[in-house]
Amino acid sequence: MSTLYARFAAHVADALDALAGEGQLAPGLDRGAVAVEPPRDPSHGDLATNAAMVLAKRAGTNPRALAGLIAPKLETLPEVASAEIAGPGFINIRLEPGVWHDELLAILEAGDSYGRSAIGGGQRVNVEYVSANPTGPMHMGHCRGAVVGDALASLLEFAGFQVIREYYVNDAGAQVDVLARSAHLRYLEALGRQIGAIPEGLYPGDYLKPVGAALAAEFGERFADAPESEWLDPFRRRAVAAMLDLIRRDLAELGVHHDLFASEREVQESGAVDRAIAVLDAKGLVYTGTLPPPKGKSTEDWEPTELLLFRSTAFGDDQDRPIRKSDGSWTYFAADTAYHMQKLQASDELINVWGADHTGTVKRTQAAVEALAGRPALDVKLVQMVRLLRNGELVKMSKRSGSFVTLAEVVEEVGKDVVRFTMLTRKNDAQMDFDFAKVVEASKDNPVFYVQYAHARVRSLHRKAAAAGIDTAAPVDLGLLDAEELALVKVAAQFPRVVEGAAQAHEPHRIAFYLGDLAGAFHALWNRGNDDPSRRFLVEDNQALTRARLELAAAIGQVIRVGLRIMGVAAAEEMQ
RNA sequence: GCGCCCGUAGCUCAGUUGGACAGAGCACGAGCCUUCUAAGCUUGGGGUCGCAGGUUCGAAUCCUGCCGGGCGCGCCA
Repeated sequence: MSTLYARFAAHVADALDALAGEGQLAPGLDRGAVAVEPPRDPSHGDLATNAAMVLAKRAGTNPRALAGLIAPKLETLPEVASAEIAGPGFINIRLEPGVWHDELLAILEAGDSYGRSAIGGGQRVNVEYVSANPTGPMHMGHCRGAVVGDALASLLEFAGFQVIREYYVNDAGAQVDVLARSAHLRYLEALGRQIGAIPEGLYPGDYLKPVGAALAAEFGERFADAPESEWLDPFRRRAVAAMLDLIRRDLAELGVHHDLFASEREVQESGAVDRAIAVLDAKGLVYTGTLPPPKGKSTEDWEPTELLLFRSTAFGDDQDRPIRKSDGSWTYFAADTAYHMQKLQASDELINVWGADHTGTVKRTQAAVEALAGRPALDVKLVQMVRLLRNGELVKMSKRSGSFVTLAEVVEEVGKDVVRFTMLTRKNDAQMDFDFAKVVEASKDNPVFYVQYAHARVRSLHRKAAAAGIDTAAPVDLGLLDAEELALVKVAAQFPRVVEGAAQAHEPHRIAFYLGDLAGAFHALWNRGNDDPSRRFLVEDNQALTRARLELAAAIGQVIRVGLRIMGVAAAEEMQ
């Protein structure tokens, strides 16, 4: 299915070919910059092309003169009502109403596939998101990345990419050892021993109690007084597995599901790190050297050390990065490099959705990927902090005391759909406030409500129509729709374009903003019926008009559903 | 000191990846409605797009330099 814009891009190309054939235009001009877009100002028509302005210089003429040649060609098309030259050389195209009637029908016919695109070309994209340390339940700090990553993955699928949704499990670092020790304490507790207060540095949360109980049931007294070296490994494995179950459950509540959970430990134990470093080494990007002392920090306890380094500066990083610690083990970065090489085996492009606290590691990781893949193949989306507010007051969270707000609590309080939509009402790199009161507010300034309300109105309309015995199988005369109603179709027809733009920019929030615009346009039309009953969607004494308007409403509802589906939000059948 | 991100209306933010006079919501001004097409409607004012240069037919958008804010900056993950 080609979009309206793609069709007209082809029409413009045909017109240029024709001119070249007639000798009026130099052949072989680079048309890369030629665009067909909806003008911002609706008074400029339905479509505009910059072809004349972009090509005039190379064609050895001026924009308006060239436009004067192109416009008549476009005007001969049956879909075109007029093609006018405007401003510096734009060609403004007005389309026949029939184009919009057809588009409306196309929406209804395509249904849940409306806006689906093939721009991905089946390219394989790996989207890695969440990847929270498996040391406890999900808290709100993880939420935004989870939603942005998941919506981005859905968006890319819808745009024709093959997507792998992946979670990197950091099960190899010091933190999971702390987890194992915390679990051991709970294990002792489950055996009936006095453990007192949880010592500083261990995880205090109650969620480890069931883990301790399970360990007690499995091992009895066997590891109660054993040295750590005997139980650390088995306890860690079981605790991590239990935490992953917890996390998976939390994510499921949010409607997030990953295809793959990749283990850092397995990456390390499989020898993948050696292989990755060998690849870099073969390219002359690995050497032993000493890093300069850290800038902007006290250098008192700084001692120069010879380390194995990756030449990430060759790819724009600020300094080269250590890949082997002085104790001989791999750094996190080395393992991460191996992990990205692993992802590259199954994917053409990589996207990581990270918290903003990882800002400093973006360049080195991109450098490693570029070195391995031979081209820049990693995009990193950094999601900024979300401040939790309750009626305008900041909700304080302290990791140390374990008093963080969990994802599950928030989902339970306001619902998954509200959480997901709200997380997409801001660009990923902009800071965001999440106010428990505001996100559930039933008012125009709450985009979640506003979009859902529009969809609910469409549904209630069709329920009423059915109750009134409107024959929805009867033929429809869309010619009965007036200019304002067609204007709404035009907004709906933007959707495929929005999908493609959002997919290419890796920006799922654009879907949310678009749906807000579409809902706004629909509500405005709806409100006309408040003071003029003849302009309502259901006009009792005019079945034909009602039929046409019902089709219009159905199309709007359809687009909203598709958009919401990409965001992972269920469309409301009714409010309350 | 260096790097990254950001700076758009009084506030919170969009801005289709360079397009035609810069947009929305809130707040403010003026009308209207008291309603299940309910959880308001219509309409108006308001911006040197941080500043200064540059590239371009054309810049909020790209480049350079400043100003201001945030984050990061040895072998932690």
